Amino acid sequence: MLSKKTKYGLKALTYLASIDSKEPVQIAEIAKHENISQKFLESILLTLRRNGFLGSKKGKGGGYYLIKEPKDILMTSVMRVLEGPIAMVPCVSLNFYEKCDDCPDENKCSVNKLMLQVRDSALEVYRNNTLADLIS
Amino acid sequence: MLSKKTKYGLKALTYLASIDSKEPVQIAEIAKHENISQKFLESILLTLRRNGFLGSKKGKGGGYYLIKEPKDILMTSVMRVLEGPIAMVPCVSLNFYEKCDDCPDENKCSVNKLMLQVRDSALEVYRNNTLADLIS
DNA sequence: GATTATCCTATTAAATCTATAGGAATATAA
DNA sequence: TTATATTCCTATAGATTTAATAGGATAATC
Repeated sequence: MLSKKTKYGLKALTYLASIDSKEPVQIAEIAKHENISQKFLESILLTLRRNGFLGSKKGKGGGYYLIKEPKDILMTSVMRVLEGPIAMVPCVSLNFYEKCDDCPDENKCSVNKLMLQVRDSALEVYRNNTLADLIS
Repeated sequence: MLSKKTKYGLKALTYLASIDSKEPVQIAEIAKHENISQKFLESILLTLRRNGFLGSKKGKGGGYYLIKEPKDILMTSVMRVLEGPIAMVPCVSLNFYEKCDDCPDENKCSVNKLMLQVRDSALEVYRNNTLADLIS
């Protein structure tokens, strides 16, 4: 299940990309347009800023804006920041690898075998989609 | 993140398939071999039985056994029973579709657009894997 | 200096997942 | 027919994660 954090974060990014303005957009405006709790969205935009996706400006006329071009924002990086590892189990994760303590041999593990394929197929999708591709 | 329920369920199914015996296998044996809490596994095997994957026998010499051939057990159905919908959002789910109440138009929704691709790619993996394929 | 907006941490509330408890039902075998 | 072994079943406790809120600090504008 996709978390609301990720869902809202994606929607906010998409909104900013679709507006295509150099002026900062206020949290309130995004929240209203996308039907998101403003306070919740605030914390999401904060992590997007801290991770290099957004810039911000305080005070009157302030708000958030995209730092990069939508076509340069890959879904792999967005998903990793918002949702966490793309792999469904740590033992097949590229960026967050961890050994299962209950599993004696990964190479013989059916879960590992299956989830490796699922990870690769998801990665392919995320690598083939930039923020620009999601705007219709 | 894959739930432990799914992980353990998959491991149990794999174990039964690899043993390839007509005799029922006891919960305790599976739990021990796969390092799973026996009581937790018990409830998982129960749902696998109720969903037509396993048969069972009570009393001495009892236990669980596969009802179908491993090559006839598709991961799509296993995943749906253990993990739930394959789609990450209900609005792209084939078997558990639900409209998002916050989204005015699915066709213009970036989340929908992305998750549709993710669902399809995951489905392809699950459709291409039977229980037999996961045994090495 | 007043106002507007982001910044930041902490906390609560809700939901979900993991695991356990404890006995009922049933099959086998002595 | 009694003892034993095993699954069956429901309820619930405990742990973790997610979602949302609160409330003030900081900074920019007018």
